[in-house]
Amino acid sequence: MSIAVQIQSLAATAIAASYPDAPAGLPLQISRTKPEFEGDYTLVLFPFVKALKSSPDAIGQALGDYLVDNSGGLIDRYNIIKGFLNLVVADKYWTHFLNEQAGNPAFGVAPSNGHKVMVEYSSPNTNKPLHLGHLRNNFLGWSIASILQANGNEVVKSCIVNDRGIHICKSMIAWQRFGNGATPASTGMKGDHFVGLYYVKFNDALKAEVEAQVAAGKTKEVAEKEAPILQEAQQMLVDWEAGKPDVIELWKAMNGWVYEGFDETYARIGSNFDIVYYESNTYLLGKKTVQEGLAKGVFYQKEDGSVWIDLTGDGLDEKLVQRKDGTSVYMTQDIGLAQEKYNHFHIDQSIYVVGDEQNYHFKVLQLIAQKLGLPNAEGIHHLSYGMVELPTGKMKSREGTVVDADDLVQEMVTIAESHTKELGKVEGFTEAELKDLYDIIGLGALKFYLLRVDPKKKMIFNPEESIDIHGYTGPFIQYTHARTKSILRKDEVFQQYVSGEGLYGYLKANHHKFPTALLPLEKTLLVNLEEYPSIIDQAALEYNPSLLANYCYNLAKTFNSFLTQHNIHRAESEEKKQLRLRIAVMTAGVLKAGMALLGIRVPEKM
RNA sequence: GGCCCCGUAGUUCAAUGGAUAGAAUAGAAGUUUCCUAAACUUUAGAUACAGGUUCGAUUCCUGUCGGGGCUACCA
Repeated sequence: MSIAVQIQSLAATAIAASYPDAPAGLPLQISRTKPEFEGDYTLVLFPFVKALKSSPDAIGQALGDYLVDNSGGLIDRYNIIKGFLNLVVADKYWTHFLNEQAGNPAFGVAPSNGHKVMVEYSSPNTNKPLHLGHLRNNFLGWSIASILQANGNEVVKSCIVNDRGIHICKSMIAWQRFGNGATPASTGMKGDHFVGLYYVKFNDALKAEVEAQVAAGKTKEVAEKEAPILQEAQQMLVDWEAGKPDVIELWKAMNGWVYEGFDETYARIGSNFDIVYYESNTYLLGKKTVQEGLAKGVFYQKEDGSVWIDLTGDGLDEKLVQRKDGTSVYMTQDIGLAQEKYNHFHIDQSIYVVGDEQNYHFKVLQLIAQKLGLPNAEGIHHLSYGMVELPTGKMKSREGTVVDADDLVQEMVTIAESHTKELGKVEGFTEAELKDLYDIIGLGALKFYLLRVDPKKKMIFNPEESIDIHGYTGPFIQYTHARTKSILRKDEVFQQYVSGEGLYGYLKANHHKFPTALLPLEKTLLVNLEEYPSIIDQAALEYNPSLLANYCYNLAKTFNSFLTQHNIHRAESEEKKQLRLRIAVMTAGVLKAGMALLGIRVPEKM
């Protein structure tokens, strides 16, 4: 149990003991004490004033005295300033914590809670390569899955590939018209980029046709609907759903190219899935469910044959679930997928990592699931994240401002390489180790930059800032870790365990007594380290990796300050040396584990 | 038009209704005979506006102004 939780329950006991008439359920606000005051944790007294009919000072005095006398030595002393009760936790609590947890590779990992959660993320279309927005999605999804797992959930990572639909038909039509039999192999292009090229060609051709028809006297609206190339694509979608062999064959070939490209990108950025769903499979279950819903009266059919749901009673609109030509839409397949996920895994919760422009879609999806009585309707949760914008505004494919994922990753790694070479600290690295280090730093910088912001909020991607290695960045934390490890390698005992193997056992068997009072920065580091499990807990509760990013940064920053003020190997006493070595072990361990939950590796040297 | 979200230092981000609104970066000034200076220290700088609720409001409510999203037989 964390010290914060212990203090909370002690405070409740203190109130009950000191004020027998106190009403139940008073809010107990326990927070870290601000650095300018003496104390570790603070209880806010204002909420008690009315209920206890006493002054903040008097209440604080009563509670403080009680806690010092009845906490089994946990609370050493207290002070009251302007309605805040600042509690000083006894040093022995922190040193005991250090003795128990230093080197524990599982520190912060919660035991199983029996919950099964699916996290769906990435969810690409197969008509174009991944871009910056997909990177935020992938990093978020992967990180949330890891955090939920660390917090005791059984997690299934899933991906829905939108491999069918009008968009892929557009690329197919364009390839038929303009491709002349070209393939990724014949052109030397990565498959997803190759197919994306034809999607662009389609839109160019469509635009040209619309302009021609407008010049011929049609209105823009009519011209857009009647453009031959668009009608060809629509017909192809109908043919696809009818299973026309040559269409299916082309579709398989082009998707195959895209998957080869995606696999390469996923391997590069460290994304992976336990199960991949394909819309081409799930849409059938969706269509079947639409028919069932029609029979149940949840949906209704218009004269033209299209199928709808009326959500005006829920404050929303009417929503199409199947086109008049019988083909399915995005919603159709999502209805099927929701069931399929449940049938496969019997999950308690189903999280969708999808951009906030689809808030409406998921509101509708959940309502439909509820009205259909689907088993997992209440477990559906849309993890809605904000768009990534550039300093110049939104990314627009028409204006060519879309930042390609592969290009960006490569650029980050290249910059990591040149920085590293400039600093010249990598003597003795092999070629392979160097290459790995550039990946660790380049990807670490990118992931940290995209994960350090609250997912709910839209964010600006500034290319110049993203490659920064100073301040609130991934490389700063990686550097702190490497530096810490370097110190540990220089101790004759600790260097035996520098790989982590056996260290925990050694430290548990060699508890130290630390009779001398802790210095302020020693204490601050221990308080920070002790907080780590509760940060994971909170990040899981809020589905928010940025809390961990922030935490790791603060820990690294505090440790760096500590290192400039206090020497470890030349500490003032053997006791202090041992204390600090253990703090260093824990700091390195928590930084490594915390960053791992963000999908970021930390190097041993850099 | 309807529904939803957002306005915090020059810039990018923090702040369960709580103490003097924190960081980073850009700016200014410093720190290397000493465990990695990819570091550290000092300095200056912000809650869009107007009301309201509260012991206390960046946070909750109302209005104004500004920005964004959704409102497709696209996904």
